[in-house]
Amino acid sequence: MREKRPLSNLSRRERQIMDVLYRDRQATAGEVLAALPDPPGYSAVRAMLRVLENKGHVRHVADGTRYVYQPTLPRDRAGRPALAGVLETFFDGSTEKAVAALLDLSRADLSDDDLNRLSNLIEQARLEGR
Amino acid sequence: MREKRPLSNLSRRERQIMDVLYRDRQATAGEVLAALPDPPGYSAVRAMLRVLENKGHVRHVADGTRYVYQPTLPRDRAGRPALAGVLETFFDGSTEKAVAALLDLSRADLSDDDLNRLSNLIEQARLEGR
DNA sequence: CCGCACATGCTAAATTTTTAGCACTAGAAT
DNA sequence: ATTCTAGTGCTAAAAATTTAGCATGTGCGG
Repeated sequence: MREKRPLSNLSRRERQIMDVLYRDRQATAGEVLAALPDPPGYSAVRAMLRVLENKGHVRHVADGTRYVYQPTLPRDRAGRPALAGVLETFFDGSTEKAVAALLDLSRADLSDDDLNRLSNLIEQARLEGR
Repeated sequence: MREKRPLSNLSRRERQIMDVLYRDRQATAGEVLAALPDPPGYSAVRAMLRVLENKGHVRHVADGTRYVYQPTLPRDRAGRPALAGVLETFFDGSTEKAVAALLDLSRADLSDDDLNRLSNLIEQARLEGR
């Protein structure tokens, strides 16, 4: 049962931190700390970031005197597999079930325009598919 | 940063095992083992299952002499939050972006009928939304 | 110039996760 | 009845994670 996707090999904290970095695109140690559930100490976060950097999941750029961290694997290339995983695990790989759940999640927030755009996406797929 | 979703508090192996259980609905220790990436020993899996059971994430029913494990939190109630998490983390909470990615993932496998069903889902949402 | 305030680097310890091994039980087959 | 197979329970050790603490460096205001 091979698992190339490296994200699934992360420990709990590592994953939480990566989630923050993907959500916010980038963050300093302090920002990560602030976004973390049951936040540990500040040094702990920095240590984790260093670990993640060694493993190659994260890189930092200096911003003045401090470090801003960001994921090495770009967001799009990480998001797809993540979505695919959920699809597999919870929705039998069925796009329809997943879309239904998505619509249900955000039904309240969807304007008519939003729905139109969604329809267009499907039309698009129809065209490209033939 | 509260995190009620208990799934995100799992360790690496625990998460992998829960994924298997959700994907296959239920499984014995041996089946879990077979489905696991870099499989550990058999006892290890049984031990993890016991841990998960103590934490309340899993329950077992006896099938003859052996145990069949299944998640306590039913699939639907686990799938939604998982999807919501990916949505938040990788797609800015944008349903549209997520649907686009989904379509892209499975474009090849989608028949015209499938696409029609998807359109219907959106129509449905339109109706219920007003 | 001195001392905060706020960063980082590093190391070692605490805790949690993960694993293997041994002891035991039930059922089937010879 | 005995042995073999296929399960389980439990415990303790190994490995990995997660954390805190101390040393250090830089910029800035007084």
